[in-house]
Amino acid sequence: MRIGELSKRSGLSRDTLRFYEKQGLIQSHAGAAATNNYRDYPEDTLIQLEQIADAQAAGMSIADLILFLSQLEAADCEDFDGEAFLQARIDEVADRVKRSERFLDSLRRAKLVLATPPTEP
Amino acid sequence: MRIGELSKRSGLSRDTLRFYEKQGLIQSHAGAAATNNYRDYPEDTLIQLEQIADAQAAGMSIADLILFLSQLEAADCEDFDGEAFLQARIDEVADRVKRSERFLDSLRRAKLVLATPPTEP
DNA sequence: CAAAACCATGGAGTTAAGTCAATGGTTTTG
DNA sequence: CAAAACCATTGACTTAACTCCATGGTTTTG
Repeated sequence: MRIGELSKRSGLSRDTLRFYEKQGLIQSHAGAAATNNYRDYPEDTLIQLEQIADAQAAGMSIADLILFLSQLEAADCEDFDGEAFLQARIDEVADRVKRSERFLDSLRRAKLVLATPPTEP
Repeated sequence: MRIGELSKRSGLSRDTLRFYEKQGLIQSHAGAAATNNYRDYPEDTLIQLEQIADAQAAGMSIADLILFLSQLEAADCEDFDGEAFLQARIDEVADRVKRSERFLDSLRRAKLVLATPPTEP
């Protein structure tokens, strides 16, 4: 599909999609028409974009995401301890989840307080 | 306590602490000595900083945090629907937690794949 | 077929959350 | 008491992740 459709279906702007592609997070190939230089994005780019959104929500930077992706396909890299890298991210994200849940609790408590009518003395 | 101690005990840089104070996230008062203009931070600033860290981990911006804090103490604001605001943040954070956990799973799967020796054909 | 809608590229601009450096004053310490 | 360590203030700088703009070409549509 072309970038406009991808943008509409993913909810991300064209600029963001181009930015992601420049960073290497998604890929496209030249379209069928020889008259233009429009790019074509495969259907499953949408799934990848969802995964990227998950990773971002988990606090990963794009740079880390790229490292992570490279781990997924090339498990035979000499000069890089993939397991250690992954374990570090796992610890980070687990901590973030714990903190987020703590914060979620305080949000819920705050809402309760707000919803409770003030006590008459 | 003075800023140096707060920095050491919180793990945040002085600059970050001053930045937070300028934003209104933490407060200090003038110290006892009349000879200088050193500021004094109450003991429970450390707790507040932990809560701030939780909120940041949950993806809240400092601007939102300030709004949230204002909700906690002033529940009688006319021109602002605090409950709606809180509910929106709750939804946001809950979604982020869900995404983070999904991502955490894929990290763990990736690590498993990496740890598993390649199959002999 | 012309206007509207779409596409690519390049580069500048924006925002949030810090971080750094310079200056000058104050305390602590060996 | 002098050097080292600490403090405040100001303003410039950095980084990540977009976002906007200008230009110029291509498709779609009424």
